[in-house]
Order: sequence, then C-alpha cells, then structure tokens
Amino acid sequence: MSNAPVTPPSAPNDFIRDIVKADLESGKYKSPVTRFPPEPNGYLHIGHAKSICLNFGIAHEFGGRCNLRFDDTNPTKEEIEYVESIIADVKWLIAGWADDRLGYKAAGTVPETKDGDFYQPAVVAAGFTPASQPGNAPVKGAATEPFYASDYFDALYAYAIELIRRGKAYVCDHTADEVDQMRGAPDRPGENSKYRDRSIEESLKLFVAMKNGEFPDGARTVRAKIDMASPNIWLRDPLIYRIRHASHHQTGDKWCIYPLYDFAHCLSDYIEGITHSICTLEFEVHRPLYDWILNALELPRPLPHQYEFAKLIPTYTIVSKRKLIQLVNDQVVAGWDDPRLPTISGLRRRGIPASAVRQFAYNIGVTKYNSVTDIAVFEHCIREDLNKRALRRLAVLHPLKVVITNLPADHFEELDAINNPEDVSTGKRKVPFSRELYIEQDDFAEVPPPKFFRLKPGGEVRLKYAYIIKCDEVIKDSSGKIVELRCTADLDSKTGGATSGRKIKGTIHWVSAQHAIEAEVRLYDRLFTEAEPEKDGRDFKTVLNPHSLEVVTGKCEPSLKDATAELRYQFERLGYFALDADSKPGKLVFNRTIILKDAWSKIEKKQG
RNA sequence: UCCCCGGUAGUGUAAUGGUAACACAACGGCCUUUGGAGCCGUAUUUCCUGGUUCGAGUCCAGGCCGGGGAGCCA
Repeated sequence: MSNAPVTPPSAPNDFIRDIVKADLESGKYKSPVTRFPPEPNGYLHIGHAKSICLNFGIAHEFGGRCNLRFDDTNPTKEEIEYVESIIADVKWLIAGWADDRLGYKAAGTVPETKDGDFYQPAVVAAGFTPASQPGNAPVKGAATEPFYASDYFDALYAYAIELIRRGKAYVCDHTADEVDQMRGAPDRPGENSKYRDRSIEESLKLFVAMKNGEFPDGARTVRAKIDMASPNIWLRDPLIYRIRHASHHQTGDKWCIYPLYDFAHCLSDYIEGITHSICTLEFEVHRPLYDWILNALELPRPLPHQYEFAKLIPTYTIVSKRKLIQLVNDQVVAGWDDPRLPTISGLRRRGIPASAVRQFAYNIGVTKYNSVTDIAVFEHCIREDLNKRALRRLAVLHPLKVVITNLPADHFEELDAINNPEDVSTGKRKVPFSRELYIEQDDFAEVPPPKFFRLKPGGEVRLKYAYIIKCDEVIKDSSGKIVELRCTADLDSKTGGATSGRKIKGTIHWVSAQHAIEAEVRLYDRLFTEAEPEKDGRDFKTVLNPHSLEVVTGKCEPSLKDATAELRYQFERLGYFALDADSKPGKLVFNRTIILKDAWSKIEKKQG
C-alpha cells in the first residue's frame, strides 16, 4: 500500500525469542534460521499468520532467515492450487517487512551431498524476488523457488537406509490393524513386532523392494526401533515410511514410498540448517522422536531444536482447515477468499492491511497456554491501522432524500473536505453540494429516543463540511414510509461563516443527490453469532450469523469514482472500506472491512 | 487409567527471587464539524495447601482444574 506508512511495532518478548537470544549469546548458532512449513492441503488462515509472524519476526529481529517449506509428504491430500495460494499469502503478509529474510533456493536444486550428509543451501536475501511485485512469485522452474520436503526424498531415503544399517530401523510386515493392536494403549505397553529382529540385510533388501514398487499399498512399512513399552506412544516403534502408489504434485510418479511426518520433518530441518523449529503444542509429545531420529543418525552439523507454542484460537470464527473446507464446499461462503473467512486471502480481500495482521500477532504474544483470543483485539489493530491511513469520504448506504427549501433549484457549490485528519499531508478535496441531498435513514428519527442528537422534526443537525439544517417537514408515502425531509439551512453556518461556531450536538454525513455515484457495497459482519461456535461440542452450522453479508447500493461522493484497490477509505461515520476485486470502471464494488466504533449503538442497546 | 504441557483482572500478555503491570473489553468523564480519533479516570488480578527464604507470581512438595497424546495425517 502506497499511502501513509504505519509505524512498525517494536519487537515483542516471549519465551521463544528468549531462547533464540540465549542461543545467539552463547554462540550456539551464528544466526537463527527458522522455517514456516505448511502442508499444501488447504488455504492459510489467521492462525498460520501468527506462526508466520513469529518465524519471520525472529529472522527479522535477529538477522536470520526463514525458509518457506512445503511439508508435502502425503500426495493423496495435497494439491498444487494450495501451493500457489500459500506462496501468495506468505508474500503478502511479509511484504515490506521481512521479505528480505525469506529463504528460497536456486530452482531445481536438491541437497548437496558430502560423506552421506545432505545440505540444502538457501539463496541469499539479496537474490530474492521483491514480494511487492505481483506475478513474480517464485515457483518451480523460476530462478528461485521455495523449499519442498519432496526435494529431499532421495536424501530421506538414504537416511532411512542408514538407520536400518545401524540397526535402528526395520521393515515390518504387519498390517495396519495389527500395528494398531500391537501399539498398546497409554496405560498399557505395546508388544514387539515379530519382524523387529529380522536381519539388517533382509530389511535393506525389502526396503529397496518397497521403493521399486514390488508391494501393494500398506503391505509393509519401515519402523524406527525404539521402545514398545515407552509411556510416550510416539516412541513405540513409530512408522517412518509407508507404501503409497500415488502421483505426487511435485515428484510425479517417481516414488511409491513416502516418508511420514516425524521422519521427514526433523531431517528436512536439519538439511536446511534450521536452528529453531517452531511448531504448535500438539507436537510436544513428538519432540522426543524428533530428537531421537537426529541423534540416531549421528549427524555432523549442529542440530535443530523443536519448540512449541499455543496456536491462535480467535472468537467468532473457526480456524480448522477441515471445517473451512466445509464452509467453502457447502457454499456457506463464496470461496476461500470470502471476506468473512479468517483465511489470509479472505482478510486480504476484505481490505485488512498486512501490517494490521502483524500488529495483531505481536499484541497477542506467544506462550504455551491454550487461550481464546478475543477477536476485538484484532478489530482494534485493524481500526488503529486504518485510522492512520484511510482517506475520508462521504457515502450514504441507506439513502433518505433531503430537500433544502431555502436554496434555489440550481444551487451548486463545492465545499472543502479534509482527506484525513490523522494525516494532514493528504490534503483536501472538493465535495459538491446542492439543493437535494441524501442522508442516512438512521440519522433521522421521527420519534427520537433519549440522547438522540441527529435529525428530528423541528431539530437541527450539522451537515459535515456544510450547513446547519433544520427539519421542517416529514413527507411520507401512502404506506406511511418516510420518503423525504424538507429542511431549511442556516446559510451563515458554513465553515468560516458567521454562525459556523454554533453549538450543534450532531454532525451527519451526506451526498449531493444529483452528483452522487452509485456503488455496490458489501457489508460484512462476523460469520458466527457465538464467541465460541463449537463450544461444548455444538455444530458450528447452527450458529451461523444470517446477517454476515448485506449488499446495498450506496450513494457516494463523486471523487470515489477514482478509488483504487491499493488505497483504503473511511466512509465517514460508517467504517472502513476497500475496493473489491469484482469492481470495474463504472461498476464500483466496495467491501466493508470493519465498522467504526459505535458509541450510539451501545446507548441504544442500554435503552432497550 | 498412563505420559507430556499449562494455570497472573472479564479476555489475553508482562514482571527472569525485591512496590504485580500493559493491551483489549467494560464502565465513568473531558474534548470533538466523524456518537470516529484523542485525552483523563475506574480493578483487595498471581488455582489451592504446605515448605524454603529477610522477601515467592517466580524455587520445592502435594493436590485441584484445563489442554495435548494410542493415523500407514501433518
């Protein structure tokens, strides 16, 4: 975004950054190398944003690097569409902030080998494609590309063979059901596979045969030989390779065996020279296995270490790939980038600046405590950001006609309006004013409730940047609906005028009827009516907000015809708005990013 | 039931043995040509019990409560 820059947040403190700091001070590592390792089986969401901000934040603050790596070890669940959306989302989120810390590799390269050790160098920061240029996303075949666990399949295969050679892994012929049975339970030890002690040579031979496609899916697996009696179930001879005759989105039909997460992840980290491997709490019990594999191989370079933090759970939404897919497939929303979704592409389309997402990630902190984060914190960050950068404009979303009876029919003048009181450098603009206007229906009440200081019969209100008007007459149609207000203006009350200083309680926005341009305006609200949609096992579909989207045709001041997708707008007294991708010249479409804080609605609620 | 990890105002987060603080929310007030923004104010907040210590949110022990863990998912 090219307008008013937002002050970057100062670096936060948390237990992970404390560890990084200590590791750097002790000389354990020269600089931190983190990674963001999504599986391409869905779109990224606000929870991933927290992780991205943490990993790239560390790289940014401590002079390190963060690799984008696709954890693509399960071809049956992954799709190339997700790879592409993830690249776009990551680049958007770190653009202008930490994009110089984004680790890529030279296109088409695989890890370098030396004495059985594998190392995948990263492209230096200076070589990165600027993230701010759309269409330049590095993908396979370009000069640089993200990391893919699938690029390490040869290396991982070699490491698995080494593990078998060391007598620390074996090929197991038990069926999936048998393996399940023999794993035992949390309070009951498992039993050894009868293939556990077969010879190293036999395991080696069978593993090669597995790789060569000699067995059907599920016929055999490779297992680490650890301890079937361990209280940690992940140490009970966990599977590290399985047979899957499936085509992979990156490697095609080259492989019919694929490594499992626990084996692939720690070694991918090692291969890339990751120092701090940060993941969410549910992987805590996997850490002993992560360390076991790396130690069992007696690797020559410094080892990565895994640290876990609590994932983000915001109120009034859901962040679960499986459930987001459901909302998309059931057409509850219009797609992955529906502005009501907490997906990164949804936030972007809604008009939320990346800097607001980052600020949010900083504000909520990083701990190991399973917390629920009030979405109001995010909303605050969005308003704070947009308040500084948004250009003020006048727009009426639910129009009510007002005729200024003491003005001639051909009255026309242009009034000065301030573009952004928070940023005077944005200057002023002219807004046309004439005899017939539109005001917001809500800004008039025939029978005003207490403390209502907008327009009412016989009452006065100020038109922003224009005159003080008095409502003389309410005109209704045959059904009793108010269709027009007839008012008189205090012609000396314009800015700079003799009576401009008169104390009038209310100021409302307006547009000139004759000069207004129309726009489709999509009014988005929270997707759910409950703070915790799935509390106590409730089905989230039963608490969908039926008013999460309202589409209106708004009357906008004419300058809005030049609105751009890059800029952000505040429709005065209403909220923040951004041009939608559906917008075309002559057919404006705005998304409401978020409403302004609304003190009146609270008063109204209290009054019942 | 077994293993692992947590518990600080309403919600989050800080305080790294030395006066418990910050943000959001809520509620007052000031200001305002956005009922926005801004400014000022409002809270017997450390799960319980015991121990160590001159001193404990922090260290130790036991308990209570919550979360995670038995995919050929990640």
